[in-house]
Amino acid sequence: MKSLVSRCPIEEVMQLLSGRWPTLLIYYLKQGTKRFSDLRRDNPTISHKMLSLELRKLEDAGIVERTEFGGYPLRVEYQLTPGGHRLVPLIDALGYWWETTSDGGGHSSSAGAEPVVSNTVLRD
Amino acid sequence: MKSLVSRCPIEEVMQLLSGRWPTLLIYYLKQGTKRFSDLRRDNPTISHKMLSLELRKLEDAGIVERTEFGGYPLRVEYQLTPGGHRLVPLIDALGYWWETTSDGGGHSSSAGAEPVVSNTVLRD
DNA sequence: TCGTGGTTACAAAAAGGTGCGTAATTTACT
DNA sequence: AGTAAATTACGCACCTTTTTGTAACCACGA
Repeated sequence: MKSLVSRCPIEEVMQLLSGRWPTLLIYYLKQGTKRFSDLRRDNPTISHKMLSLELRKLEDAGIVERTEFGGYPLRVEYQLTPGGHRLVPLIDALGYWWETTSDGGGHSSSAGAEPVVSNTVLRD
Repeated sequence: MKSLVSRCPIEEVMQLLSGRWPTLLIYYLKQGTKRFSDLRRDNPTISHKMLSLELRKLEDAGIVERTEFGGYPLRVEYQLTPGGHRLVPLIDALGYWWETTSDGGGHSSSAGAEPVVSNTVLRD
């Protein structure tokens, strides 16, 4: 076990949602029920392993529900839980925030307060 | 430029907010202007390297404004930009979502989603 | 043999920590 | 007086830890 104490909930959520995949998977999952291979098609750059890893993480967190149908070839379906659905608008809001705040290209906005030095040295 | 064009804004935000520190720093910064050493005190486990790295990332993203005062010992102050302030309630909402959906912290009220294992051991 | 969902072992890459150096000025000690 | 140390916010180099990718394997029925 790595860490045991839950400091603030924000840390917890971010630990869950951090990385490229969690929000992306939620994004695709909000479209409805998806199978493993569907999600791979939706997002071709995720590796097999990552997908099953992330899916399990979301499942453990109660965001995604996994339904396994018997038989072969094995069939498994994933869908958002009610809790997962409640999360969607929050994630969307973040996306909207991004669009409206730092839009497109550079944002310089020299605020011009009292301090002496210039604000930012630009980098790559 | 390092990354390709912006796919969906959600990916962008998450790339920015992913990790332990960004949201934490925003959390502390919403209390007002902070200096480098203040933030280190607020969060003793962050290394000075990480702090300056994350701070610069947030600055580049337009969330944090860095104000450098001349003189020695050098003094630098950090504060949220208006955009950064707009981000705060969204992050709070995520925290609230976590509290109300999954009880990780040791609250009561089993949500009744799955057979509970032992409540002491939780896997990452 | 293929196709599905998943796991494991190993390798690569990314993230993160430690410690040293730097600046200009004040304070501390000799 | 003169030297040494501390201060603040970093950058850089080096090293460890964590995460992610690759590839192969398993199950089994068509």
